[in-house]
Order: sequence, then structure tokens, then C-alpha cells
Amino acid sequence: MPQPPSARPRGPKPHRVDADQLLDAAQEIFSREGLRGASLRAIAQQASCDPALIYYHFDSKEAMFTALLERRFPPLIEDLRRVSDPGDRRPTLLRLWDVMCIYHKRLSRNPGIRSLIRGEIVRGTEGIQELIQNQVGGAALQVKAILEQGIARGEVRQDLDPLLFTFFLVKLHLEILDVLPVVASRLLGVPPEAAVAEGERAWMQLFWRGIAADPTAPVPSLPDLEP
Amino acid sequence: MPQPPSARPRGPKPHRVDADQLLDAAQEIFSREGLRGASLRAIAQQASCDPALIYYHFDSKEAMFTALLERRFPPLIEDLRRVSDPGDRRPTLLRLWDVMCIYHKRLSRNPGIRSLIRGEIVRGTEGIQELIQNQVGGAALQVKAILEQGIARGEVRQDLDPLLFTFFLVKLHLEILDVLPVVASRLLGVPPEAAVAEGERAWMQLFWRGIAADPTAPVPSLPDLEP
DNA sequence: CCCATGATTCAACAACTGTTGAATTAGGTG
DNA sequence: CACCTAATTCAACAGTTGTTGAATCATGGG
Repeated sequence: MPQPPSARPRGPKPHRVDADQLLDAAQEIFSREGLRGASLRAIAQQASCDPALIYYHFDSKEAMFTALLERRFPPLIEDLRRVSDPGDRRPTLLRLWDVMCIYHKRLSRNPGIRSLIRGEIVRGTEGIQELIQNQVGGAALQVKAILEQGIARGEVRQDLDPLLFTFFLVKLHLEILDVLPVVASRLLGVPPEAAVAEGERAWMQLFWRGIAADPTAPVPSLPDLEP
Repeated sequence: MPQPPSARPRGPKPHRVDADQLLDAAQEIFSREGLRGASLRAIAQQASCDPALIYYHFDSKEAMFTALLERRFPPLIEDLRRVSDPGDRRPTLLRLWDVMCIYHKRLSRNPGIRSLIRGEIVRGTEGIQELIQNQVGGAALQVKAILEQGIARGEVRQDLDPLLFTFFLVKLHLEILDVLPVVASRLLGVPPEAAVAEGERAWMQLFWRGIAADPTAPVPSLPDLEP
């Protein structure tokens, strides 16, 4: 019977679209629109394929999100593991600064993925919350170890809770990456890039001044960001 | 002709649903689901009325959100204005602690409204971003004034940017309200209420130790939260 | 050459979305 | 009492959403 001429013929395309490319597209759209706001049709369009193809590679929209996390966090945790090694005898301040550099390197692109994670922590569904807790919590444990070693070496105040202050360090750093650029460029007229760099350094100095065993000791200069 | 028996008759109900009650319902749903995820039908159900009634009181879904902000922020700004009055000669630390108490009082209920605002700052639409910048920025200016007065009085370090450190103070405080309860109860097994109270106090002490002109001076004890 | 398999698309489903116009009614006014 | 207006609902609209089953095609193995 008369098959009306379809735009693209079915079957395999010359340029295959594999799961990884789909995740790239998903990250792009998830970042802009959030988990709820991102439509599979938009993701498919970004990957230039049909929405149905997503279901060939993934079980559902949520499964795609978890795959996204599982692709992104292990490298970050691996980086952190190196810095948190007890053999590293450098000053605690420099090691913490390394932590911020790592977060910067691994998460500073992909803006929306961070607020996405944050949103899912606060009001996410059960299954996803658990997954995030594992990945994000895994990264946090490395930072906590550095703080504990700093306490043991007498460089960090003994009266503070390492886990709570890990939360302080990481959480505000992520806010600097996420919110500060927007606020700074609107409120201060500062270009976003500069605001982030300046903010990260100022935050590290404040934080260190707050947790150092000797707050009057001069703060060694911190190397520049960016690798 | 035969009108099938409708469940509720039309016309005015015994208990009127005014704009304020609709905003209550909207806040509840917006908080849980986000601006995008909240459906007008869910809001209407929460207010136990018909979705169409929303359009009798408001022009659109967005207009309801802006009305929500305009109801919530002016009182907070008014509270802050009292503390930021230059006539207040109390130690800067106590005034900053007052700021945190005010934020706690005005924003600690309504969990989602905060992350909602945050989300709209980061990836919100143009018009809404502007509105938020006005309301949130207005509150920030009061805090900035306190820091500047602290610098002038020699209580706060002179080498720091008041606006940037206002961002630090407020932003992390909001993260304590939003994220810490969830993380703490899952990671530490601490009840959310306790985690927030302890976190706010610890954060204020760290912040003060970081910005104080004399970081070795003993930190006066902070009164308890909650009014 | 035939066939199986893997990759891709089409078309449709049912559910839900923001929004609107008309219909309905209660309460107040003359 | 009759009428007007404000408040409320109904029913439908056009669009979008996640998801699925069947159809199609390219490729490589036997």
C-alpha cells in the first residue's frame, strides 16, 4: 500500500547514537530544565534521534538520571581519594584548597547538574535520594578525613565536628559555583568568571581563619585555580 | 433539558475562598513540587475549590508566584531594617546573630519556598528573576549595612568586601535550613530540628571567627533561637 | 544469497497541563 | 419581590508529557 514518504528512513543511522551520547544530551537538558522540566522529546532532539530510542538504551527517565550520576561521581571521588591520603603531609589548608580545586574542575561546567542534585536531595523521590546520598556522601567522607587528619596534626581546632564542617565547606562552595555568578553579575556588575574565582579564594580564607588552631598565623598564599 | 446532577452546586460557597487562602495553598504545593511541577489543579484541590477560580483572583500561574513573594518578603525586610539601624550599638556579632534569628523566624517554615527561590535565581525566567533580585536583594542590603557599620566600628576586618560576605552569611544559612536537616538525619541520625539549631550556632561562630578584627577575642555566648 | 539481530523510527495511547468562555447561583440592593 | 453583581463551577480547548508496540532498515554471519 502507499507508504507516505517519511522524512528519515527507519533502521540504523549512519552515525550511531549510543548511550553515552544520549547521556550527554540528557545532561545538557536536565541542567537547563531540571529533572521534572526536561522532556524526553527535548533530550532526543538534542541528541538528534527519536524519543523512543531512549527506551532502547534506558529503562525510564529516572534510570537515565541515575546513569548520569554514576558516570560523573566516581572520577570525582577518585580525585578526592588521592588528596585525602594520610601520606600527604602538606599543610591542611593547601589540601583543603586542593579539594575546592577538584570540585571546581569536576563540577564547574555542568551548572544545572548541581542544583539538580540539590533539588533532588531536598524534595526528591525516595530511590533517587538514596542514590545521591551514596554518591555525594562518598565524596564528603574524603573531605571529612582531611579535616580529621588536620585535627590530629594540631593544625585544626579540636572542638569542631568534622562532618558538620565538611558540610559547611562543600555546601557554600557549591553555592559559590551556582548562585554567586548570577547574583554577582546582576548586583555587582562583576563578570561571572571573576566573581567565582575571587569568591572561592575569599571563602577558603574565611573558612581557614575560622577552623585553624591558631587563627593569628599568617595564611599562606593559595595557588591559582584552573588546571 | 436534563441537567445531570452535579456534585457541588455552582455559585458562591458557604466558606469563601479568597486570594489569601489560595496563596496559602499555592505555597504548600509550590513548596513540595516546585514552580514547574506544581499544577493548578493540585493547588485548587488543596484550597478545595475549582482550578478556574484561580483565574478569578490571579492573572496566571506566574502572577500567583509573584504575589507569593510580595506577601512574604516585606515583613522580613522590615524586621531586618530594625536591626540594621545605625543607632543599634550592640556588638556586631549579636546583631548578625539577630539576622540569622530573623531569617529563621520568617523562612524556616515554608521549606520549599526557599529552594524554589533559589532555583528561579539560577535558571529562572527573566521577569521572575528581576522580581526576586529586588526582594532578596533588598533583604541583603540590610545585612550589608550591619557589616559596614561593624567595619567602621573596628569590630570587623577592614580588608573584606561587605557584599560578598553578606552572600556568604546568608547563603550558607539558607543551606543549613534547607539541606542540613535532610543530610543530617540520613547521614548522622540526628533529628532535623537539633541539626539546624546546632548548625546555625556553629556556623555563626565560624563566620565570626573569620571576619572578626580580633579573632582571638572570646566569642560571647549566643542566645537561643526561636521566639 | 538468506536470515537473524541490533538499531532506529512511526504513530498512537492515556494522562496531565495552563487557560478560557459560558453557565450557574448566593447575597445584597432597590 | 425583582434585579445586579460577585463568586464559583463546568466543560472543553489545544498542547505536552512518559511510554509502548509494531514496523522498518542496515549490517554481518552462515
